Amino acid sequence: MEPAKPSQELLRSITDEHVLRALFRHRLLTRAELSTETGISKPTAGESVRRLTEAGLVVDTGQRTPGGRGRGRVGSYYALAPDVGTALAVSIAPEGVVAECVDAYGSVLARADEPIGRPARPEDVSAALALAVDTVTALTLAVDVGLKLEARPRIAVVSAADPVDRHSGRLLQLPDAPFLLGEIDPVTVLARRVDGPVIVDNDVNWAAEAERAVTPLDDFAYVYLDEGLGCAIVSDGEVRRGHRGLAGEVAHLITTGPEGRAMPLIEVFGALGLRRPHSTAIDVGLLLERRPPEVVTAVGGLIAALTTLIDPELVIVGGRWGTPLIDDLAAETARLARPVPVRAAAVEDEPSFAGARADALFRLRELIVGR
Amino acid sequence: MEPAKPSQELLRSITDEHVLRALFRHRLLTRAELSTETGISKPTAGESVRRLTEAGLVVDTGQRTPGGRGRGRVGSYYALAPDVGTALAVSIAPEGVVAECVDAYGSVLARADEPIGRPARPEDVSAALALAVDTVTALTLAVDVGLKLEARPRIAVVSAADPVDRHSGRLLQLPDAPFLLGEIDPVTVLARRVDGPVIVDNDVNWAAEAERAVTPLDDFAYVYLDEGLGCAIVSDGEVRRGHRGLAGEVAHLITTGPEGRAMPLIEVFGALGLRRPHSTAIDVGLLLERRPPEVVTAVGGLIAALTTLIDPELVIVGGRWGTPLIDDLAAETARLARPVPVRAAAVEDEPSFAGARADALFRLRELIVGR
DNA sequence: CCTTCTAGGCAAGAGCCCTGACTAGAATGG
DNA sequence: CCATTCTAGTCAGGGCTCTTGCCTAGAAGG
Repeated sequence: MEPAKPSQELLRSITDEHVLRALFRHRLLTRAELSTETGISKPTAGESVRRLTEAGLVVDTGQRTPGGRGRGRVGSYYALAPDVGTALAVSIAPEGVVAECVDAYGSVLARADEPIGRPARPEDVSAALALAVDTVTALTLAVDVGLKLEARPRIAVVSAADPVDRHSGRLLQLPDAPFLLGEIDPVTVLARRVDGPVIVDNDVNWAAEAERAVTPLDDFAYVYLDEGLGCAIVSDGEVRRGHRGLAGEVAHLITTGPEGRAMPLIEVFGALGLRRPHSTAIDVGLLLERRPPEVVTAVGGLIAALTTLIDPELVIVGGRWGTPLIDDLAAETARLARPVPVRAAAVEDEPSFAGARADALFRLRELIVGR
Repeated sequence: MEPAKPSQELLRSITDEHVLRALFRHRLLTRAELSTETGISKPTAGESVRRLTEAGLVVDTGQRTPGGRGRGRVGSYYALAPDVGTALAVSIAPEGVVAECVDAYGSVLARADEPIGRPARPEDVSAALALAVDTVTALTLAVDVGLKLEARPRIAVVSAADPVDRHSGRLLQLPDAPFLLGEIDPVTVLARRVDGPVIVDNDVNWAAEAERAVTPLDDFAYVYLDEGLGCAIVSDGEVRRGHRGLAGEVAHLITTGPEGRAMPLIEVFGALGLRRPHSTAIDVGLLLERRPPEVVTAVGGLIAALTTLIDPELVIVGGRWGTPLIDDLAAETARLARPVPVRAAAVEDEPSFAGARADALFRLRELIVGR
């Protein structure tokens, strides 16, 4: 809205940004290729490379254009300097912690999987988190023995399978809702291990982010039905998290329960005996065995509420029991006063981790271009 | 995200935009004042004025700095050219149509009120709309007898007291929901009367827009309780309208009805005999007379759904029966599993019209600066 | 060995913005 | 009444950035 001050320096920074983004995409480019790729003239692109090299963001790799590719003069390939840094993507789930380190090109440099025993105690989760991150950081250093000045990632993006407070990054227990990991605080665990911001959000929000990358829709909802209940809202092309980051924490939504009684969604599972003993989690195995129609009706109430309140173009369903019940849910929503298309999630492979990884990459690049 | 191509022309356009925006704010400025106001150097500001005058966007008003204000040389006051155009703001409600014409400074040039008889038939509404717009356009011409080349406004923003399809701008009847104006099509009525885009949206969304201008919150919900039921959602600082523009059309939301039965919100009013005979509207007078606790419970269910799905920092309540019941609603929401503050609307004077007018002004300015 | 072709550099030129000095012109004040 | 003071606006100079067009270096092809 408010445009920046007009100045020559603004032009220069835009040029440099174009050059850096072209290198994000193509990894290795000559000055001539940079010029055609960005649409900037050759002398200007060359000058930008000189500036960026001086600033330490870009290096001459020493590689030359291979003879095979034409007759002309050989060109020098430039690339991002190794010390532009890396980003960390982390997933924390009851099964375990996964951490990956990605570079500014989007390549995964290293990965660490750290299982957690059942039941997951909060201190076990925090320990696994610390261990996974330390492991992946060490592996990254081993992969790249170059003169990396700073071993720590410049940013971390964390996906957690529980409600997350948007401002503190802490995991929150909501009354009576499933709470799988406990009151852990990823920001504190990672502060010493990351040289920059630590972003934490709910796994369902990240899964929706991953879905958004492959779905051209601006407005959809992502309903996640697993041990926990969750939902993410994409509106006007962005995941909307709400004030505290608790948008889509739907355990308490009033819906139609057994015998037409109004009750919170989570209590439907209690009334049907589908919650795991001594736990707030839903018993997925039992639910899939019985497939009670009351559950479909109750989720239909959730989808109806989504339709009336946020008007999605599509409802995407994921999770270990959501996907198998997709046809029942589609039939149920077709009967609603305002029907809405329902479809299974397109991203099946670690969806929330994929979303967190994509965001980590995006944020790392923003840091590098200096926004 | 994607920055523009770096070019000298970009700088120039940014300079011109700064100059125009300074004139939006201050109406009458000398070149020297423009320089200090925008932070741009005197020669550059002067050059921009020269360009904009040439382009016909800015004129030398002929007025000179008054002698009283200092000793120095007199300066020339510049202003926007009269033919930068005007914007139209329109409100369509069962009581009648209101239209105002505003200029780029935000001054109201003319206003027309056109009542509609009860019950409002769609053709009466369309006729009143046309008449109000024609009246306000004629009045605008009468106010400013200068050489205005184009009498028609460059943009119209319409508030309608019914659900609006986001893409077509048509009013939509949702099953069983209150429908006050009928299937009218403001875009078609205004197309010949406006020399540019016609934006139509629900009145509650515009009221939320007005509230957003005076409330510093990024995430809130606006619940409107009147003859119709509506709600608007502000998330990350913007009103979110959903795919078809039907976000917040809550008549069918499942809530707790009489005797704890799950039922759509609108049916609660039917069950309690609070709907007007031969109409889909709620009988506000009767409701305020009886103040049944079941209504408070039912709206509590709506607020609970808002809290779980979009996590607002605050719920703002407006409308002819929402405001009087604010204390009951606050007490009800305090008992929820996730309590949320509730407050009456701050903008009381024609809130939806104020929001539409502000948006009309904003869009007119964007047209002028050429975005 | 000459031709062909491409990466990169150089030179010239145009445009935009800035600083600092200058001019025009009105009010102030002795 | 005239010198002083003060301000709006312009001018000159300079620094940058971007672009086009031309030139050079250097490798492959024939």
